[in-house]
Amino acid sequence: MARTKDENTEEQILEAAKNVFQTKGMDGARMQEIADNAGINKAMLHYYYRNKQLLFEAVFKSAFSLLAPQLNKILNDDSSIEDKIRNFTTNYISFIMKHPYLPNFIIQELNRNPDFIITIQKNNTLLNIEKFKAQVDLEVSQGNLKPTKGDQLFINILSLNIFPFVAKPLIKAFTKEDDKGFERLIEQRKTEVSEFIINSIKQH
Amino acid sequence: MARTKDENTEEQILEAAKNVFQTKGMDGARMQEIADNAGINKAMLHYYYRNKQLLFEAVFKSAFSLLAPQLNKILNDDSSIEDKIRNFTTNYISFIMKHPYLPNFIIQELNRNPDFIITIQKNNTLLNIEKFKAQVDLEVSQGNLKPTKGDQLFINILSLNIFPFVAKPLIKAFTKEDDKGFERLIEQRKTEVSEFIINSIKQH
DNA sequence: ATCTTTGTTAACCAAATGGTTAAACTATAC
DNA sequence: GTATAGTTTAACCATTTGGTTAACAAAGAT
Repeated sequence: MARTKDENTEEQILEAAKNVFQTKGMDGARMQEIADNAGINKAMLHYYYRNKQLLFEAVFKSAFSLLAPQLNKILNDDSSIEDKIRNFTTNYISFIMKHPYLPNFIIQELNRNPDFIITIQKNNTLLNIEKFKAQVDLEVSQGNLKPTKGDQLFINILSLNIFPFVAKPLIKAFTKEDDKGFERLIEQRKTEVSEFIINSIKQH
Repeated sequence: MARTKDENTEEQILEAAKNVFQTKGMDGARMQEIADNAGINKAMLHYYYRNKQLLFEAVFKSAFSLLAPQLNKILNDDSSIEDKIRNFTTNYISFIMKHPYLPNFIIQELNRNPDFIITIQKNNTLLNIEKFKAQVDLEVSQGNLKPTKGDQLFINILSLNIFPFVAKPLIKAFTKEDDKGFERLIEQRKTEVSEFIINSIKQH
């Protein structure tokens, strides 16, 4: 085997592909740019991943499997709904601040090819909302929460946490903030969002 | 002048371009497909719009100027914050149900080229949030609302209203709904979202 | 009638792009 | 050392794609 300096061309390719695909999308990405970015010959991309589609799928799956555990945190642990919302909000926002292209990439490509998520869902059941819904129903019946549907509550949680990252250019425009100011807004949301949600659903 | 049957080739092109660009994005769209879609020769696209970039910008601006008035509704009328939220939520959701590709298209392309919104903002000041913020401050000081920042509240309103459309494939997956079920969920949100927001911020 | 302007088309072109190939190189097995 | 199997590269290829051109058609203007 010929393994010169870096020991793992395959991972270098995946890393470069991740950068290019996540910023430019499937259609905007160029195989040559990925090769340059990885510092290797373009033919290597095909040697390791056959073609653009398969390389893209490798990147997409790796991105999705990085995000899914974060979502499952809120769905499947045993703390109260209230604690879950607090934990999820701070953790998720911190997580995305480290991977800023992730939400937009996934959403964009899921819209481009909606069948993709069907395959993923079939293989691993990456998102199971049943337990969360049951817990909401229980806490509603116990009088801890106002009448609330689990589906809609989860949509609200996702919306409030994810959307600001996806709509960053729009938000920067109307708040007239620069990148630093935007980050400050997001930082505030780590606590504000959970209070906003809890205020709304808590029975008092 | 040569005007045969339809009287307005230019608008046919724009309509076809809208369909193709909004579903496939700038990079995924093909000039030939737009031409076919409009039922005309590809050269006509260049005759009327010079090149792909300019045709795209025409579509983008027309899409944005369709959306902006909807946003300004909430920002600049004289009703109470509470009424504004209710009106905005029902109106906005109804509006997007008629233009389902709009939010995703705008967000996707704004992320691809963030400078775009700077140009738009400079030309027309499409989004002015100042009045809304002042009104929030006032109602907070009057004791109608809990301590709330206008910026963050507006981000929350946008998030809860727009995100579900943008993340449709994801939401369909974890709620296990088909298109019909998804529409039912959205329909519920016309009232649920505003109650959710108002519950959270109203002083009581 | 014919000249001019505007609109429309088919054919064409150069560049970009995903993908292939055949040869060369490297490390290990024998 | 030499065979062998995996790795890497430069050059190449076919197709796609945005864009151009030159000829043609239709409708006023004169």
